[in-house]
Amino acid sequence: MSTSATTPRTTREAKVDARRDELAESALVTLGERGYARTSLREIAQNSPYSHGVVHYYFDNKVELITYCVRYYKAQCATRYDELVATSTTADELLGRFADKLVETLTDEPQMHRLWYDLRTQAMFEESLREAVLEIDHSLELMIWRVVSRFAELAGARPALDRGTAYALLDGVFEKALLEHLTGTGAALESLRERALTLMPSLISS
Amino acid sequence: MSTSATTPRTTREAKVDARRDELAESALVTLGERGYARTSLREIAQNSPYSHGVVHYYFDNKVELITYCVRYYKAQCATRYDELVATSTTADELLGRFADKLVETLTDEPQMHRLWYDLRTQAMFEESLREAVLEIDHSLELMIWRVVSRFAELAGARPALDRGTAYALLDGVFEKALLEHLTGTGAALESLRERALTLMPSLISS
DNA sequence: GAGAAGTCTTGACACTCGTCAAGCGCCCTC
DNA sequence: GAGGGCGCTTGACGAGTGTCAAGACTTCTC
Repeated sequence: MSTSATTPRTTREAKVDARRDELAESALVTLGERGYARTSLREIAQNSPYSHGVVHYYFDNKVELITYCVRYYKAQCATRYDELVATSTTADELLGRFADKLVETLTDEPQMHRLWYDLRTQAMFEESLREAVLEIDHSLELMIWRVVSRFAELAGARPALDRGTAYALLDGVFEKALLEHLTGTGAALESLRERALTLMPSLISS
Repeated sequence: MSTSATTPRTTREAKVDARRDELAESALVTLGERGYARTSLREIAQNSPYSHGVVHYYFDNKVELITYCVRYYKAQCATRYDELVATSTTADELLGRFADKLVETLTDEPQMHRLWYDLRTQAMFEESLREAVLEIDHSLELMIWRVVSRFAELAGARPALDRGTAYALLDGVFEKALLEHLTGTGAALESLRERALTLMPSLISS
């Protein structure tokens, strides 16, 4: 009874969620290429197996789609450094692997990162984006804080700064590296690595 | 001869430049309110004493107008801290006045700052914006560096980081404060002040 | 004061956008 | 195997965009 009633409903809902995720992935590709403002729903659909009308079948409007994308994107990246935090056994190892990972994600996913900075900036203008953006920004801050506090722990020290400041500093360094990387400065990758290596120790004390 | 030939030409050119500046100022107001993507030429004209066609009389296209605005904006802000650098006589005075000035500009001109972050992010997508944006970003880096190196000098120390890193760190702190300020967190101003006060000393050593 | 140059307005163009209604075809169900 | 709902496509709509040509108004020149 309950199975025959709930199972088809849940599978249908699961199918809908799968389509939404599929569209979100197509949307993220397009958004990463063109940016938030220049991306149209038709362009998103063109990068998907479907036509432009399908977007309004799965999402009420554009903002809802973008919001869904932001949250979908968060699931991919807000745990990026967790494995490294969990398995590093010395402060030096954590530091080196963190710096390497920073460079790796800058190399592999520059479009996703510029999209993130784009969305965060648009949230300063468009209130409809704020809730989702602030939510993911907060989760990124927590992610960075897990790295910093574990680094301090392994070094037998304690963080010298609060959580927000630590995030602001590392985010500033990463954003600058991204800008340099995308606008041609060849040394952006190595520069990011070195800056991370010198900055992290100054975030902890005694 | 030469005067009767050059004087009217130069005054005409000066008049044209004045109009371009006038339009740039109207454009900056609109851009600060709506952001780069959502600002149309008609909207810019509506915030000016002229009609929408006049834009194409003084600028070839939209990108040229925006580029002109960016450079015009730079002249206003890239020397923001210079007076303070020139007249402070102790490291503590410089530090305090710098932190106050950061808070002041965040309070008085949040729209100009979010516009700047918007344009810099758009430059990651649109190549036509890059030259002007990178130029002003570089001048901002030099401005920050003047503060940091003078601060080190007054403290009888030397900067502990390179120019680019120092800019990245302070920029990250300021951008976070701007986001918090615009999205409602009430403590953004005091938080920025405190972070600046604690960060600056860690940028210099021995 | 007539003519020319410069300045600005108006109206239109081709285009793109988000949105939505109408309808087609598929698959599941009885 | 007929009926019906679900998934998707197609085509259209009104609004808004950058751009530009044509002309009116102003200002300067001889």
